[in-house]
Amino acid sequence: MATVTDEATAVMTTAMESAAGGAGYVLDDQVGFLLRQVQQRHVSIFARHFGDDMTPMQWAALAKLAEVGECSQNLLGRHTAMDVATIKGVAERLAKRGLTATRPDPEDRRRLLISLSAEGAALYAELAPVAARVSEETLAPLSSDERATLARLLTALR
Amino acid sequence: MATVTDEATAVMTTAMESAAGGAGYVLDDQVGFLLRQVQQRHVSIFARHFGDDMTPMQWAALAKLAEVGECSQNLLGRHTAMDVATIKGVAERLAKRGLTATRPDPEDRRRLLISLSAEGAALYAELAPVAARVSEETLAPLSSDERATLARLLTALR
DNA sequence: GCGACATTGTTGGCATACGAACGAGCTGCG
DNA sequence: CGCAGCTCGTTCGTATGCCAACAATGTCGC
Repeated sequence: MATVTDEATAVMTTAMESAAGGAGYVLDDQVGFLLRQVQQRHVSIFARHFGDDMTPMQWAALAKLAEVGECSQNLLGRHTAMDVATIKGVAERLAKRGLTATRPDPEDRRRLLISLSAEGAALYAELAPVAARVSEETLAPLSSDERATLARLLTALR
Repeated sequence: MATVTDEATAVMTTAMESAAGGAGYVLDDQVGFLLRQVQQRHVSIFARHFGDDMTPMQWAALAKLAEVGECSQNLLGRHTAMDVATIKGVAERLAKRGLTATRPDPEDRRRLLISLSAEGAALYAELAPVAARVSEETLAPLSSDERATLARLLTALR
């Protein structure tokens, strides 16, 4: 990097940048841009291991259902950090494939209860190790310490 | 947290988990899930500062054009980590708003050259400080050291 | 110079994502 | 009890995000 008081070109560049209001704004250094790229790589690793029949969103819903058991569509959405409109589509596609069963909540007629079917539970058991490998491969470039640090920092930004 | 050799319950849980093949798979601890949540928070901060008229993707394209000057649609896509199909839609919407100008490349008739219009350049200059604030607010929970560490780790996973 | 191969842009299709608006049901407070 | 206000699910519209297939164009090797 050039010091501010370097030579003509450097000074001019600096002047132009502050005049443009852009100062040091470089897209590639922004957190949002980095996050998106890491996310892209992760999704691509996921797709390679899971194939086209299971998306990250569908897997998240399946895994959360296995974790918490039967729950309302809305709550499942909150558990998996999905919008109400998004969880609806995901739940629909899982149900269409027979991986989940739905029934109205007898206690609250607004609610739609969702649970894993036998096929869904079996598929979860089968794919959980694959999911673990996806996380592992995503984090492969990092040491054990670095992985822990990353988890801590990301959790703080959640 | 309980040690592996704790008491009956802990041992049983461990046994059940490995029997189910799920071992310690907890959705909330997976990198992919954390990344998605951080990304969500970032996009939400972005939207609050930029309003509905500018999306993160459109901003990325605008900022990259300001950085590198006129370039082909394809190259712009690579610069901004967007699929060919995605950059097409983004470029289309920017052009419709008069923020960019397009012309065929006289050297290569396959290429479509894209550049910032005067309005686009003005808007970039106006919004660059806002974008900086978005990054700042996203990283607000972290110290200066932590931010640098995060950038390093994310770059390694890119 | 010509044919195999690569690059660029376009299109169609599917799956997120999310805001907004809506109808139906629940709950608490006066 | 009654109703204001909340929650739950649905739908619509827009914007990603990516794959696969395709046509037009370039390039490189022989």
